[in-house]
Amino acid sequence: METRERVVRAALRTLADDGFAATSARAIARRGGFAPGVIYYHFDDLEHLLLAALDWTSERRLARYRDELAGVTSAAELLGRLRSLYVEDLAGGHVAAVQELVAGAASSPRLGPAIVERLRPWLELTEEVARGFLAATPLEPVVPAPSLGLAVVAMYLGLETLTHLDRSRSPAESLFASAGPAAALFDGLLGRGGATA
Amino acid sequence: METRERVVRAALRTLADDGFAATSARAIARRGGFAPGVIYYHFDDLEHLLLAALDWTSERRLARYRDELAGVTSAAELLGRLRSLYVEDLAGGHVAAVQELVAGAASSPRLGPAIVERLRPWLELTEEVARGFLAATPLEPVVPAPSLGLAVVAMYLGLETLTHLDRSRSPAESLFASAGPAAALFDGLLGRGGATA
Amino acid sequence: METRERVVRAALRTLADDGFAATSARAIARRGGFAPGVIYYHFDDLEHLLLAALDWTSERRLARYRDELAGVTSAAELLGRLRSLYVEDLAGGHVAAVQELVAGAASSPRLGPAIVERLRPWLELTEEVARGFLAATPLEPVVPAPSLGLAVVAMYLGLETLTHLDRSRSPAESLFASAGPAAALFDGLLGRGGATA
Amino acid sequence: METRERVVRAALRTLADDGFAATSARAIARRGGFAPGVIYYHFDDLEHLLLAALDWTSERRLARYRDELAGVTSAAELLGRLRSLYVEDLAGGHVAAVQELVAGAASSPRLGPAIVERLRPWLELTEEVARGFLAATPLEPVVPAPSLGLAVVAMYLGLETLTHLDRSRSPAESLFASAGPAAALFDGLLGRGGATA
DNA sequence: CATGAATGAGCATTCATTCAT
DNA sequence: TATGAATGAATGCTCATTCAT
Repeated sequence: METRERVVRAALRTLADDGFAATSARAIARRGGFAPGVIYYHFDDLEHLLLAALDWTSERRLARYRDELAGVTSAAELLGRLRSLYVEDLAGGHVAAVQELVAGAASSPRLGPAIVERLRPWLELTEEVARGFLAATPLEPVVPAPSLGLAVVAMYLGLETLTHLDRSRSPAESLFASAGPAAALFDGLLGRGGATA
Repeated sequence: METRERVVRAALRTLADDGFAATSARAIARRGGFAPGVIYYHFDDLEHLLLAALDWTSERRLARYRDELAGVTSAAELLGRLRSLYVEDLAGGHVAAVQELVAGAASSPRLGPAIVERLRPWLELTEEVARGFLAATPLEPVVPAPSLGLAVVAMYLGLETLTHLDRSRSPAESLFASAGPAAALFDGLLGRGGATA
Repeated sequence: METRERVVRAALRTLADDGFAATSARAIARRGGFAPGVIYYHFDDLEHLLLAALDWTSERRLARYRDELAGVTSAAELLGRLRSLYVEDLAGGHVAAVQELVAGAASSPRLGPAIVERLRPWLELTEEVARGFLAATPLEPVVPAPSLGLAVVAMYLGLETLTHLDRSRSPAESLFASAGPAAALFDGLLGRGGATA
Repeated sequence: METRERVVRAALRTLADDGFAATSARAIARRGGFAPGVIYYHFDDLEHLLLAALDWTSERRLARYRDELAGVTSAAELLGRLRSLYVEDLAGGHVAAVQELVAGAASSPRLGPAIVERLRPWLELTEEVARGFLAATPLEPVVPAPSLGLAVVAMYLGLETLTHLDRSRSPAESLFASAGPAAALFDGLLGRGGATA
């Protein structure tokens, strides 16, 4: 029962495992163990299913990110928490699915704007965290939080694109690793202590 | 004459205008005004054509970037030059084609690694510029140039992805606009003057 | 209904009427009055369809041959029965389809061995009949039944090849006609009577 | 120079090595190291080239067979000579090319009859040898030489078809091997001695 | 004589989607 | 609700052949 959710999860798994190009109605149905027609009973379209799938995983991850990032003040701690959230993302296949969808949708005139809209809450979260970080800082008047948020989200997307282009590398990991000293410097200059999670 | 180049240009134009998913052999041929078979006379494969197209535009743009960025010392000047290079990119459709290709190739096991390889010179250029900028700076020991280069390239790719998702916005423009003051601050702190281009 | 069988029969008819080279998915679909996609709904591949078609007709004909040839003792009777079986084959188009398939598959590395395997029961039947005929005969120690079986099957295939090369002639008919006296001589020498069917 | 012959030999080599289905104009040109257009300069058609190739190899082999088989009287000797001719055929790739052509042509309405015509000299040779063998034999009135010739040629073609279906086996070899005792018996009954070649 | 670029029709196959059951 | 058979258009690609050079 709750077939609709089974369909959504099958779509996500197909995106993550086989890639956007291979996420056909039949492929999703095969993976989920249901008939292709089921998709069209619950969704108007393959596109609508994909957007529903994006909503489904995005909401869950967003809530988790909000929880984990609330009240973080030091850069070092922020870095640590982001790192473990990223590990969760990888393990759950969430990033993979989202990246495939975002990349694949760049070609689709209808899908694109709908996805951008669904990215907005992430931009807002990032902006909010950025604002908290810049507050009471000499950088505050000079770095607008919305721009910093946008830059960070863009970097994250780009990093995922690079990861998927060549699955043997993991550029994100190396970035996390080398960002440690910079975060410590930042905290030191501003007198913000903070234990890494 | 020089049909091979006509094919390459038709492929780039199709990528830029119609997106990766719509860049079929027939679509390229239609746009270029030649028979689909021509593609297979000059290239083994559609993949080989796409890679050749990427090479073609990438080499030209890379040379232009190297020229323009050589000897730039101040952040403000760098920002200005990048901004006008980006305007050129947009006008020529180069970014559009490259972004579609990079995003679309994420699903293709053969195309992905080949594209990553072609991205390497860009990473090297970015890293080199980053190294020049960090030199003789308190950030030098704390921010590894390769990581900064990677972060910048990833951000650029991600920004393009967002741009292509919703063609009506132009997030990159707003980033350029708001980065001005930060660049001026950077230059001021380090005593680097530099006229904006 | 029973679309799968409709597809198989359309494939056999196309093989028999148009030849192996013209037996494309589209040609089969056209002849059967269904969309080409139907083939791929019921079969993985064109090759799988062709093998299924070979199985289908081969099983039916083999059963018929076994029935008709059981208990035949005299050469004259054997000859008569083979002759009427052959007339059935011709009328049903079975030989035509099989011959086209066998000849055409000689070029296909995957199809070839699969077809050889499906020829094996025919070799066994022929060998068995040959063994029955040689038994209690001066030829028995000197003519190995497997070799005789192979020679007969090969001759049959070759005769069909010749037939299909030039559809206006029918070499098999003339062979049947002229084999009568030899069969009678064989029976006479061995004291085997037998009414021709 | 003598380009025409180079084309013919390239066609034969392509037939023998790659099979009928893969013997395209481009494949022949590639193998022969000339431009595809050359074929159409020297021949009207691909079909005409293939027939010319068949003529070329067939004439040479036929002359060789006539030479070798002239004056042979004993079955044992005939068997021995055929066997070594067959080894030559295999080594030169002649059988392979001919078999591919014969099998492939079964599908072509124009090629078929033309090939049958080119098979006629072989039928005549076989018939002639058969006649010599039956002469002054109790079988003479009962086995018509043309039919025997046809049966032998058909068997040879069929054997080659089987060989090409599954290249790992060699049914012809085993037939030659087991035919020895029968030939000896035949010679013994008729008082024909004959040293095996 | 020979080239090699170009054509357009044809190939096997996969797709999103519909619909009678 | 769900099924699974069927459709028809689109895909990448190969072919025999032509023809200007």
